[in-house]
Amino acid sequence: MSTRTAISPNFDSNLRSGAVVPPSMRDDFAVTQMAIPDSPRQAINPPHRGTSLGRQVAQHLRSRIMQGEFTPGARMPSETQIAQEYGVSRVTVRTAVKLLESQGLVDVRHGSGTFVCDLGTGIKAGIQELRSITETIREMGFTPSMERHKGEVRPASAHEQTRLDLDADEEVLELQRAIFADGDVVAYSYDVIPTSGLTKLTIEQMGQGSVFDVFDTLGVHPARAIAELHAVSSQDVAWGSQQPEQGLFLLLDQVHFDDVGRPFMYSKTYFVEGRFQFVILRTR
Amino acid sequence: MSTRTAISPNFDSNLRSGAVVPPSMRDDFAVTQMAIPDSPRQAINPPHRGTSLGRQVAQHLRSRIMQGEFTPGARMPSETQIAQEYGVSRVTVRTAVKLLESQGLVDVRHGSGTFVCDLGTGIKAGIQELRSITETIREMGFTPSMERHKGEVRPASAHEQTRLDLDADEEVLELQRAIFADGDVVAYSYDVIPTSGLTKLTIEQMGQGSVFDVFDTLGVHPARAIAELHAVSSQDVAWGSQQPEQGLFLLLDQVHFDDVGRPFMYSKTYFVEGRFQFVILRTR
DNA sequence: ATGACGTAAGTCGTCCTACAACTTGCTTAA
DNA sequence: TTAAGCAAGTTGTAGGACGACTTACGTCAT
Repeated sequence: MSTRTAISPNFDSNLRSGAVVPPSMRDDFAVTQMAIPDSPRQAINPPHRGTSLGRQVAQHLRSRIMQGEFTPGARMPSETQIAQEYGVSRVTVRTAVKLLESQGLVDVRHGSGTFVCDLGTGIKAGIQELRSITETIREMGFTPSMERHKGEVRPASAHEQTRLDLDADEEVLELQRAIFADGDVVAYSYDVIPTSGLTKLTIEQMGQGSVFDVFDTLGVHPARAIAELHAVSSQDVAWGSQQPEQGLFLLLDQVHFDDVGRPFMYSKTYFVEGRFQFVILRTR
Repeated sequence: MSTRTAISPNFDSNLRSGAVVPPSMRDDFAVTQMAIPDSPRQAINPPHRGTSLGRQVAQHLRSRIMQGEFTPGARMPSETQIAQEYGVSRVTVRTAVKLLESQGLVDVRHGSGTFVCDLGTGIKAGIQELRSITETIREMGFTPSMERHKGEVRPASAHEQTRLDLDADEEVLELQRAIFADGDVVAYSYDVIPTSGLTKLTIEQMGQGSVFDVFDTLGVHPARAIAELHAVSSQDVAWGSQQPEQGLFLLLDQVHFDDVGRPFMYSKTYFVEGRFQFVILRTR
């Protein structure tokens, strides 16, 4: 009935930044300024922040690491080589590599080289990277699904007002959903979204698929989230037939911010203990 | 009896990187190459990794932010200004700023400037930053203390062998300690340390104060830790008079690596739910 | 007076070149 | 055999330049 293997880390948001970089993946390719033509600027949906060359190179190097081209412990090509390979300056490669370093993927050693970190098998990325839960589930080789339990518009509570920086009389949409991986419940999600800026249609769309897809069409791009962690033991958070007996959850209590620093969602996600492998990379 | 306020995030290790940077804190000072004289290279205790100019500037900027010189939302001086101010190149300032960005402290906007992130009051740093628990407690204005419950040398379990990359017959030192803030228990800690490379003296020293201080004298400098999070409900982890009734903990199950990528400690830290504010910054 | 538009200044992103600091392996000399 | 030292390769920092983006301000037509 239930998959024993705990599925792994990171989630929450769908920022597929357009995949500007990888045309052919490996085998001489070049990223140039040209690779980012000044795309038609839609007024509503402007290009994301974070699509700089450096980030693109970082993302591509990252995928190469993930796919095993660079194995843990191995030394990566020198910055100069990478620069040539991608057709960018060493400065750009530097920012990319430093970004990967800050994410704990590589280890940069002065005078020696850049090495792929060996973080044990299966551990590829941490919770601190902003990615969608469902996407993470899919990445782990499971099939994600979702069940909407409730969705209603109501006044915001005092706590939500402060967290979301709302006025006194503003209303919010509350979604209650269960998240599945291969048919097994892995989390129960309570999302709270201010209705200002939402149409009746978008409200309806939320809760069907990924809320982040809807936000994307609205030009809201998640950039940061601040999350609080708690251990919770309760019989009141779960519902449905698969309600876990123990009632033990890892609560991720988080506020999401977009790329101009505005909070746009407040969510409490209760992960069923043992079903989801939470990983945090801690670096200095 | 017990302090109601939850104390906050991040911990684990004592890397006071020599405090090379701040001679006078503010008021025209300069970091130059000279600021890092080629110090007497002790064979046993070489200079840490991570003392590059960029990191120093980052650390100093960080402290300036912490101390409120740059308030949340405010724009920081331009990279050029900071470069002049510190007497370093813009390249160096750039690496510093990007580092702070990756830590979620600032937001760098192309063409606009660098802004201090507003992460709500009291939230200063996240769990993903490698710092000592006791240091974090002290930083929050509490007085940390520690109580050693047990300390014994025993063979490593199979699980520990794989986690710590040990040979079959190696022994480990297991420490059981309770960590207090202002006299209240906030966590129970189970640390496992391979005895290879430890003397009888150092084994004795461990468990008195900070284990990281001992590691420091041994030339072992923590650089990275990979942590797994779990919610735990059990009556078997706590001891002593302050044993919490509920038995609800947030377990941080982590392996520590030094700056050459070798695991040197495996620790399970059970945080009493509600006493310690766990914060995770999630960025893209 | 008002709004749209264009301009200019300021800031971050990228490039180039050069050199310093550090690691590593190999050579050389004692 | 051992230790010292050299040489090549790699990351760290410097300085100057320009491109891309944002913002504010002033101009101009309405």
